Amino acid sequence: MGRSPCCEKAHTNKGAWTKEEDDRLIAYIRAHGEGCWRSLPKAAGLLRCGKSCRLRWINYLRPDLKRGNFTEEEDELIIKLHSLLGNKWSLIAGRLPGRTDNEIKNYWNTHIRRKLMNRGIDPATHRPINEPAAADVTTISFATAATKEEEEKVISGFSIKEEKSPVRECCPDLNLELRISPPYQNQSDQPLKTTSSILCFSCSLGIQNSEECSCGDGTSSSNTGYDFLGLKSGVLDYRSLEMK
DNA sequence: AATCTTTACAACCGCAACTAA
DNA sequence: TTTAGTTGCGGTTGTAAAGAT
Repeated sequence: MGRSPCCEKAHTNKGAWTKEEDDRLIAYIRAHGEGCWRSLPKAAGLLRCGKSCRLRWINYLRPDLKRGNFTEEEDELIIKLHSLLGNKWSLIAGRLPGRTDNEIKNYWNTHIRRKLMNRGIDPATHRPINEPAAADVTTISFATAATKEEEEKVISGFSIKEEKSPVRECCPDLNLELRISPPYQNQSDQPLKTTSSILCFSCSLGIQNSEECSCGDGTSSSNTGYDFLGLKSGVLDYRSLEMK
């Protein structure tokens, strides 16, 4: 058995959207707003499934989309967010106004992955290629979050555990944990800040001039208490990681 | 000019999460 | 508490365009 399909596939168009379909969708959403995607196609006179309409609107037709090439700053922000959040494209997109999760995912797969490889960095782990697994890893664990809401709370409350050796839970082959670790850099010429400075989330992501900078002095390294991304001090505020 | 290969990205699919009855 | 319907997310695919041969 299984669940019924999300739409009547026999009577829906697939593939590229036509200008006329786009116009219909835009007109309908302008008039009625984003609402029930399930019923939207029929109401808008579109032979599309609701999911397809939603995707087309969110990824292509929404008026607030930025479009155009990614800037170098966006590149670096994506890399840093990915090192922190993994493939949580929607969360990453939430930090890049005008960009969609799909766009960022595509951009990651076509540009950034290669860019990191060229730098000798494994895009999956953000560690140097061929480097053995790290002995001490800081883990942000979502494993205890039963629901998405709880996961948000875990992010907000920053539930972190330090592992000297990874703990395998009941499903050893199913690793749902996000791991973060200090970004790769030449340790000899730029040692990590240890306990000598506090950085806000914006600064730790390298966007010191951001309005969200809350550490007072975006470029400061003179404050006290900090390490990568403000983990120890708790200065890093995941609550600013809004969902779309 | 023709063909093949690579790149970029829009769109689809399956599933998990959420919600309301 | 359960269940069915809906939404959102992430992985993957299809294909047009660009570049190489």
